[in-house]
Amino acid sequence: MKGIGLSRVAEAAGVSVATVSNTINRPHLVATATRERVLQTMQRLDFVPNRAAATLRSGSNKLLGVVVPELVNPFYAAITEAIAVAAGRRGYAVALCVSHDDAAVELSHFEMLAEQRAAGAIVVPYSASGPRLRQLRMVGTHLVLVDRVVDQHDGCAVAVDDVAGGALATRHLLSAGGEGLTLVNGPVSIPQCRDRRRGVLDTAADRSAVIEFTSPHMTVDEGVRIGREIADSGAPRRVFCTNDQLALGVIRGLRDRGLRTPLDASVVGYGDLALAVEGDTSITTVAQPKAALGAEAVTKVLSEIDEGDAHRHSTMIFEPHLVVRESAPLGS
Amino acid sequence: MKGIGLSRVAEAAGVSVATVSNTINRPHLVATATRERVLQTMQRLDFVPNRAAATLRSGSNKLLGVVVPELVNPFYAAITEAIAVAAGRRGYAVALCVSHDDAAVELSHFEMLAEQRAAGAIVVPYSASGPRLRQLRMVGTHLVLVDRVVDQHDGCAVAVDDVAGGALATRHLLSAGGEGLTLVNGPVSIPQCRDRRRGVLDTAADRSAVIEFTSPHMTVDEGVRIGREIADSGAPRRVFCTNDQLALGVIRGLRDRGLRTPLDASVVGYGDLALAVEGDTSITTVAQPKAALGAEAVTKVLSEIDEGDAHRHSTMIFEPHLVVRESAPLGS
DNA sequence: CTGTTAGCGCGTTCAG
DNA sequence: CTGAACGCGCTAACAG
Repeated sequence: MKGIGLSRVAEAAGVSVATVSNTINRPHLVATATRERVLQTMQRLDFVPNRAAATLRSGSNKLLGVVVPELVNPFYAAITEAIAVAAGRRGYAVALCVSHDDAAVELSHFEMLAEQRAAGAIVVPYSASGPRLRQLRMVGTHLVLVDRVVDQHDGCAVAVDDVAGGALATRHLLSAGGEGLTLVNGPVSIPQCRDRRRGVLDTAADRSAVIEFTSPHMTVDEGVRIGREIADSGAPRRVFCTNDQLALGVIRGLRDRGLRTPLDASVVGYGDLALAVEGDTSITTVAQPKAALGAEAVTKVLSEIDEGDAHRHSTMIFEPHLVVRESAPLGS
Repeated sequence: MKGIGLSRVAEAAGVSVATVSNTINRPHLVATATRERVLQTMQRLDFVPNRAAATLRSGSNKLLGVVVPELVNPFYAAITEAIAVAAGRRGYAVALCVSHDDAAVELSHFEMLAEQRAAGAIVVPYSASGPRLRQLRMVGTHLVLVDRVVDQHDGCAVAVDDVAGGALATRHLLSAGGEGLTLVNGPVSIPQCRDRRRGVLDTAADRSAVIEFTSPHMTVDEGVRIGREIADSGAPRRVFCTNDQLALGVIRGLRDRGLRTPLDASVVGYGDLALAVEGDTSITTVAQPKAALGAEAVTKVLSEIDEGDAHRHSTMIFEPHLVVRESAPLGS
């Protein structure tokens, strides 16, 4: 559709294609005067380098894959945005893949990334995808896992310390004295839920004083249901929910039964989701450094790409922190 | 890094490269027996087609660019997710670009997409980007605009009818009789704000009974501030906010002054953001078909790509609908 | 510092 | 229906 590209420019500028290629990729190898002239010629001819050709020739694509379960979950949206920004800044394109935690879809995404010869991929893996990850590696794609750990993986990873997060919430809720605590959790088959629970149990002085509710979906609706149950059952009014959606729901459920937060109950959430937290009664929550997670993931893939074989894999664990707001003020 | 690809497979299967290429791209041109054999050989050799080569050769990349202002805004996250899913299903990769409404960043994204020879791009354009869009077109990238209209654009677009949305909210708030209405809006320099406002003014029987508040940022915090002002100033207690964040804030601000929603006031938001809407008092809001928007955008680019010159541009306007919840029940 | 040259892996003519 | 050959636009040696 466009001219012949490089050679066209070379001709018009009175230099060779190599010189044009160099002014693009290794400017320091070109005399300033020549470089200037070539640059102007490129402008004048509306020259647009063809990345596909470069990729084919060089064997590596300036492309990073990002595989997330969903984007409507603000947690993943924030991480993805951070990745996109960091990658863009470093000259990499980002191929977005939404897996919906569906193994088949995830697989097709991996195939796609392999065909594109993506230089790297940052993935929030679906439970069962361990073996699949190797296929990607085989075409030279470097991998960084986010937030979920896969047993068979021996590469780089970034995550947050969920045990510490659970402990943080627990200490806060128990800081006013007393022992009772209600834990509203998702299925323990989810590592995050398991870890946050462990943080709670390890921190509570008396484990038997921890009443647990488990919900399969971790949605607001489930939270409402459980909130009512808490009120009806007389479970402790200090409640820790393993995500903000549940916390939001619990506060409503409690209110449905006439219990006001934070007057009659204290509720701590997890995630620091902007909108969840800014509701009618703002919620105290365990915040995760989402942007840092994404940025670090990019740093890790790129360094793995650049360093080549001299690379040592590493896992970076971020510490969460507590954000105290209305739903569970200090010493409540 | 891998073998020679196509030719390797051809050799191993005892056919020519053309036959292998055909079994991939035009299966019907290959004898069933041959095809079967080739397919198996590809499996056996772990053959991964090289998209870069195909792109270079064919001149077009099975890649769609998506340029959005941000992902932490659930509205864009939802649209982006829908686009990613629809594109993936049709065999296209999605290049994610987050512009933060920064002209320079946006431009660099366009350049990147041009270099990749993206077949199409779906963009939520930054105000000033009209002229820039042409550069992309020049390398054959088809464009569809989402949600924001750009004057100089003569291509496909998808959007929602914001005037209708404003009217919807207004009619609901006034359905119980009475004339007064408070409008909490963002800057009218934003087309959406302008349109929603128009919907209000065109619908209210008496324009002078519409009290307006304007905030530059449309955030929860701004909503809180304005909510207090409304209470203090004695403005009408039927409030329409042009997004859910503002509505959330207004409800809090009102409450800070002792006004309870929906007992003492009615509040309608805009956007139907999941988390915003599920707070302590769920909010009545104008919902936009976000997923449909994204899906339709993909349909439009792809048909533009496929139909080639025989394509007629079109704009699809979706109708929003009202979701009635607690903050403004029927006849309040 | 600049020019020459040889493919990267694949799609697509054309003959057979 | 299949096979042989050419070149897409560019990078990476190597010479000069």
